[in-house]
Amino acid sequence: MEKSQREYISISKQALKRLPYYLNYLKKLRDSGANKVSSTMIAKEMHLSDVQVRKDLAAVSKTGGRPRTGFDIEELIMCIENYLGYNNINDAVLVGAGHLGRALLSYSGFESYGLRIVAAFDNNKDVVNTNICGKLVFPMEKLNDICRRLKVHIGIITVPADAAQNVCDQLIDSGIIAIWNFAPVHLSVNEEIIVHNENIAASLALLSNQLAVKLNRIQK
Amino acid sequence: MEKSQREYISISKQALKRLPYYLNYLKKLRDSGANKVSSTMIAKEMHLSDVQVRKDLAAVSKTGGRPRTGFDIEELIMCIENYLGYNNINDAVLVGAGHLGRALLSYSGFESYGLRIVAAFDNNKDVVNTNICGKLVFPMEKLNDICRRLKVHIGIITVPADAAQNVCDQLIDSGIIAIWNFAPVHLSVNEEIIVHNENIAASLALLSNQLAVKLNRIQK
DNA sequence: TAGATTGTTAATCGATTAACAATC
DNA sequence: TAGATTGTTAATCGATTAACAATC
Repeated sequence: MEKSQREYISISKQALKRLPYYLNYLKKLRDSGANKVSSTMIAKEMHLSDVQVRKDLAAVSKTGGRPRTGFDIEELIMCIENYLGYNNINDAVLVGAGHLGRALLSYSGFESYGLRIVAAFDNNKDVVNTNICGKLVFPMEKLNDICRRLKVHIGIITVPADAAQNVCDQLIDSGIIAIWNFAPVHLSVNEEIIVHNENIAASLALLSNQLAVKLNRIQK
Repeated sequence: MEKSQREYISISKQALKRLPYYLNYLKKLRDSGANKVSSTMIAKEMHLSDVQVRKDLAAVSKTGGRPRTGFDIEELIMCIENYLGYNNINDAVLVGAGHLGRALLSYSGFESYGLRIVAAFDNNKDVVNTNICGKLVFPMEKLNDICRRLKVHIGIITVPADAAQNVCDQLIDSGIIAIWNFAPVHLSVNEEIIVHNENIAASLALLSNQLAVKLNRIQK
């Protein structure tokens, strides 16, 4: 296959999730002065198999690696950032300025991941019109108007579970096509809408289950 | 297989992640007055296949379902909560009282998921000895002493990426055996330590990749 | 050259789905 | 009884790993 066609290699969801970890490690290597890296080296650092790393990198690297020398760190960083869309920033709105919402609003790291939260919304009058880290909180009534005017595509939901579906519907009405849902509910949406669930309860489920298994084993 | 041996059916990680969503839906049904639910019904609500739901439920339900009538909602809720360990609360400490750390400290929902954050730690003098939602922030020097005295098993890491490995090592030194890591780095740990990564960058990677694919398709 | 490393094809593993018998 | 629903076994699908040729 032509090098220039590399970009069409499909990548698994699992692999996509590994990319930010690779990126982090590669940047650390670069900052320590290194130029080249092998898939074996990355694999060892992250406790993965070298073949897996090579396959993942094959999907994102334009130039590929070279036998004996490995991959160019700088090139890999650029390719991964590019692949993940960190270079072209997407605008997003956030609905629900509670604790979690505020944490996300005040998190300054998103821009480097290609996400800029341009406005927040809430229906609590005590929060509306306040300013959280430079981002204004608007009343829900303005959602549609602002989303359409700013051509925002991503909506972040940080409202309680029972309000999430309603907020979701409003976001879609306002032209949002990708939703990052932090409420612990399944959202019913039309097929063409992208929903990504960030469920702390689900993660915790895994952790506490593993812990329970471990503690049980120890007792036996 | 004997009903009483049901509890030994193994469950996939994926299934474990679905359980909290089932739970949420089941509680909603219960609150609306329902008694019984079929796997088809749950599947339709959550856009899954009915067989998958049945298989997941088979792993957690003690009594199982009954043909024609389905599953008892109350029993399922109890079994899932039990399976996920929501009933016996685990104590945890949190290290890193920045924005994200504060959000987690002030999140009141954890107790119902079986997690109680008993103390927070930070090395920033401006935060040390302050009180966040009833939880005291201690200096890092006290980590070992407090973890050992309270017999805490879970550590939550919400420090910047470059400090995470160091904090992780300190936690393990203090007797922690399960780590919930919110820093976007791979942590190197001994085999017997459980690490669960919560990487916002990784999630965002998936979302923005899907969005990019979608926007590209639309343009074509 | 020798050997470390890449990239690819085939084999394996795990999770989901299809098919169907059992049951109320 | 008829048919909706469960639970299980076999088939499929997707992701990881093993094996190995190609290359610098």
